[in-house]
Order: sequence, then C-alpha cells, then structure tokens
Amino acid sequence: MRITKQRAAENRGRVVDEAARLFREKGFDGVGVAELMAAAGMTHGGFYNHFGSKDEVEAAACARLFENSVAKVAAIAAESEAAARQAAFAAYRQRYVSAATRDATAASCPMVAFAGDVSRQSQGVRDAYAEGLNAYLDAFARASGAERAEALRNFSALVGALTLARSVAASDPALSDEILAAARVERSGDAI
Amino acid sequence: MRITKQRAAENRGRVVDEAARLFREKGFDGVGVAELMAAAGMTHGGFYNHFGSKDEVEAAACARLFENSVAKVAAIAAESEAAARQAAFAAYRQRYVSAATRDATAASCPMVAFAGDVSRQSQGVRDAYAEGLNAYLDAFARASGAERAEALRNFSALVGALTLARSVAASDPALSDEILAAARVERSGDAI
DNA sequence: TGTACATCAGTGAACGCGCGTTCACTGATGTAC
DNA sequence: TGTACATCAGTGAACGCGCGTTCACTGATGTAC
Repeated sequence: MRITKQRAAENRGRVVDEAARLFREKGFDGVGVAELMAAAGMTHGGFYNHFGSKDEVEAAACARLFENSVAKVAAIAAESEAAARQAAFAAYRQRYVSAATRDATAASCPMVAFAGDVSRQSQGVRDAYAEGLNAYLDAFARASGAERAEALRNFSALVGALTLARSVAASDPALSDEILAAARVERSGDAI
Repeated sequence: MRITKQRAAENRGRVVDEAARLFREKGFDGVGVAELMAAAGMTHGGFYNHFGSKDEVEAAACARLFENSVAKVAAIAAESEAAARQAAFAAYRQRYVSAATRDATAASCPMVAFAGDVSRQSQGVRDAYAEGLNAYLDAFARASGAERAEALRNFSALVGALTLARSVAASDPALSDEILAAARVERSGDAI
C-alpha cells in the first residue's frame, strides 16, 4: 500500500522525532529499530526505506536535537538589550541545573544525554555530535557575554553537575539535589 | 579439574580487575561475559561460580574502582602540611583534566567512565556508584580545603570538562583540547 | 481527462548473530575415617 | 600418615532471546500515453 510522498516524509520525520525522544531516555543501545518504528506508528520492516542503518537515524536524531538546543541559546544571544540578555541567560543557566531538568531525561539536551555514549558510536554519530557541540558552544559563549574560555568553564560545570546529579538520582536523591544546588550558585568569576 | 581455594580467589580477583579495566574502556554493555573471562584467562562457563549474574561483576568492578579513587584523594586530604596538601591537590586537579587522562579511557576514574551509563544499570550497580561517589566527594572536599558546596562545584566542573572533552576527542580534537585547557585554569573563586 | 502500468512505502515473516545463562562433565582438591 | 570419597572450580556445548537487517509481497500512488 503505497502512500503519498508527503505522507512518507511525515513518517520519516516522526521516526526521527521519536528516536530523539527515546535515545535521550534510554540511550542509543537501549532502543531497538522495532521499538522506534512502533513509536512512530509503523512496523519495523519499513525502517530501511528511510535509513541505511540504525547509525543513520542516531546521527539524524542527534543533529536535530542540537538544532533545537542551539536555536534556544542563539535566541538569548540575539537579545539586543544587555540587561534582558543577562536575565535570560541567568534563567537558562538556573533551569539547566534544576531538578526538573534532571528528571526529564526524555526531554533533556543532547550535550549531556549523549556525551557518555557518543565516543562508542559510529563515526556519523560522533561527527554529528561534535558539529552540534561546536555550534552550541559558540552560541552559549555569545549568550553568556563572557570570554570563550570562561564560557567553556561555565558550561562544563553545568554539564558535570547535571551528569553527576542524574547518575545518583535514584540511589541518593539528597546528594543529587545537593550537587545541583551547588551548581546553581553563581561564582565570583562568572560573567553573565 | 578442581583448583585450590586460594587460586580460585585469585581467579575471581582477576575477573574483577579485568572487568574494571574493560568496562571503563567499552562500557558495561560493550563487554560480554565471555570476553571478561577470556581476559582473565578462563572460559565463560565458570563465570557463574563466582558471580550470580553479570550485574554482580559490574557492581563489584564499580566498587573496586571507587576504592582506588577514594584512597588516592584521601591520601591528599591526609597530608598534614597545608602547603603540601594544596600543591598535591592542585597537581591532582591539573592531571584530572589533562589530555593524558582524557585518552586513557581504560585507566580512567569511575566517576566519569560510568556516570552516563549507571542510571540505566541494575540497582546493585547504581547503589555501588552512589556509595562510591559519596565517599569520593567527602574525600575530595577535604583534600580541596574548600567548603562543601564550593568543592562540589569544583568537581562538577572537572567532570563536565573531561566528559565533553572525551565526547569530541575523535571528531574535533582541537575543541577537545580547548575545553580541557579552559578547565585547567584556576578561577578566582577556587579555594585549593 | 481517462486508462494502463511501473513505482515504492509499508508489512510481517525470516535470517544470522551475539548475548547472558544453563548444564553435564572433568578431575584435582579437601575431608572424613 | 594413608586411603576413599565427596566437593566444586573450570570446561565447552547448548539454550533461548532480542537484536539489526533482509526479503517477498501488497496495493495505492505517480506517471506515461
């Protein structure tokens, strides 16, 4: 049962969307092709009409997520009034290391969700990640208004805190909260 | 062919050692029971004489690695002379975010190596990780000489920098180096 | 515009493979006498 | 101390399962006339 080209394109888009959601939640190896296709409302056989391999959808999902994250931070950087930009960046930073962000693994940013796994994935995924991170860090530095090295330090601190907080969230919620609370404090060296 | 109890205990220890090395390098799901036993010089069938499941050896490897990491930092904290302790801690910190540490994945610390995967593993692994991280952070705070919140911020920054640097090491070595270099700078707020 | 046919997105069974785990077996060790 | 037997660490074949991938098939769409 052939379908319209437009419908087929929509189906492909839905697979990438679901992949982006599921990979963040369960990791690349934690989601199979069949589960991916079922989440998009199809059966697994048609997967290879859209992608050459599972690696390809991983890279596509990674790229799409970075686009979203970059757009969000770029919007802050594009704010013309310095005071408004600083406030928006501070709010972004606070939200990044909040309990809500920690617990929403299916909606989290690719920088943290994939950082640990990406070096063991195919080159296509690694390249998509590196390109995305590069674009994100550029936008983050502009949004923060700080020197690049300071921005890298600042972002690394956020990533480390969120990663550690997630790693112990189930077994030691108090420690997890403590790590996030410490990361929310803005240090004297911060320029935001 | 039964062997002596001492030899059997040695064999078990060797499996945990190899597990600790291989899991750090390839991740929990990247190393099979057969590969583990082969690395320890045995065949896979005997694995269940020592462990009830693969989860058990994961937890054991995680616990052992944390013991090592905690001991290393505790030794710095135990230094009686303040100047010597500060110098030792600064050196530890610099080494932590060095290119050599980034590239030595098989010898890296459990805090970073397992942080991304641990929340998807069994409860035994998660508990071993949380307990280990708790002990490590206590020792790290004492070694740093800073307030606990400041120590958590400091350590989160190191973890984030090393995690990000590893994630792009293959595809974008320049960005990877830049992230580490930024993390090596000691900020005005640091108390070490 | 209508007709005839080729295309191809989606289906579902099947494939090969590697994994964690089980099991019958071996034979040196540990133990009871 | 010596002998007989039970124990059990290690072996390697086998199991069941889920995975990524392939393939013959379906039938509505797209296209050529």
